Amino acid sequence: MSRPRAKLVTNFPGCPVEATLTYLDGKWKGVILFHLMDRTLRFNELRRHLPAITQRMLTKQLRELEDSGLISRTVYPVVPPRVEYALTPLGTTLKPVIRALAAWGDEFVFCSPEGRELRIAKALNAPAAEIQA
Amino acid sequence: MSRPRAKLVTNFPGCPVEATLTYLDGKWKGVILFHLMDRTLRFNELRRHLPAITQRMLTKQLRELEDSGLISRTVYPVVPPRVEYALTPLGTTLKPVIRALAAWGDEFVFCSPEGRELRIAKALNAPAAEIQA
DNA sequence: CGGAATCCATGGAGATACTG
DNA sequence: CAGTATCTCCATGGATTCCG
Repeated sequence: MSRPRAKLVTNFPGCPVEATLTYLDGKWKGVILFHLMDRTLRFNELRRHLPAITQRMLTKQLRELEDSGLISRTVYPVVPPRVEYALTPLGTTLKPVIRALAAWGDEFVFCSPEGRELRIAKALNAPAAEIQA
Repeated sequence: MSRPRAKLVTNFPGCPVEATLTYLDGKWKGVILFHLMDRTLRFNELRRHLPAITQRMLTKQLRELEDSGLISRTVYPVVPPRVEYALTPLGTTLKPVIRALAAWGDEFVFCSPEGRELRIAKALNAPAAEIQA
């Protein structure tokens, strides 16, 4: 009797871009996968990487990623409990995608120092000609 | 008196992956950008590419992409109206990201023929060893 | 043709409390 | 430590109508 498997539904059958984004749905999953690219992480380690997420949401996102087959969940029968999350082989195939996302954010987006507002990097508000090249 | 500019807010300051995903927020924007990669498209041309989207949502997503500086909106003062959407120079910098998303979806996801349910391609449900390589 | 305006239902997500 | 279980609320997005 396992948990019912979540169904992922697309609005645009046949669109590979949307298919991928459906698996990264929400804004949390991408970040979770990003941190799992480096190494296996425990539940509370992930929480520390995602300061704003609630326990409930983290659990939910992890379950969905697990259902999708992108991450694995390993429970060690010890006290206190120890649960580790890691990329599955399928999950590792996403690395180039995650890296592409990270690279673009790194290059073009910055965050107002004190706040959380995102802005396009100054360099790209320059006249089009400079960028077109 | 221009429309107020939408503020993009992040939950994880300093995370480039989430920054990028914030700009692709929702599942529609990625698809819109994907289609604009090839060529400029008019409003109703985009609708035809996105059969499931409502007029209201398409307008909203296009406005947000415009606010982000990723696409441009050109109104031709003719009757009947003609409005064209295209990638800006900044938008074109997203092409590698969109291509990475499309490539992964192409390789690993398929859609049940009649429905809209997404599944991982059979090949990847195979034993890990086969994929790890 | 390409929207804007309005109304409304749904569920995504926060806060809080409890547990093996 | 790593989760459930409720309750609640508000934003997201659908349907419909009207407009330059």
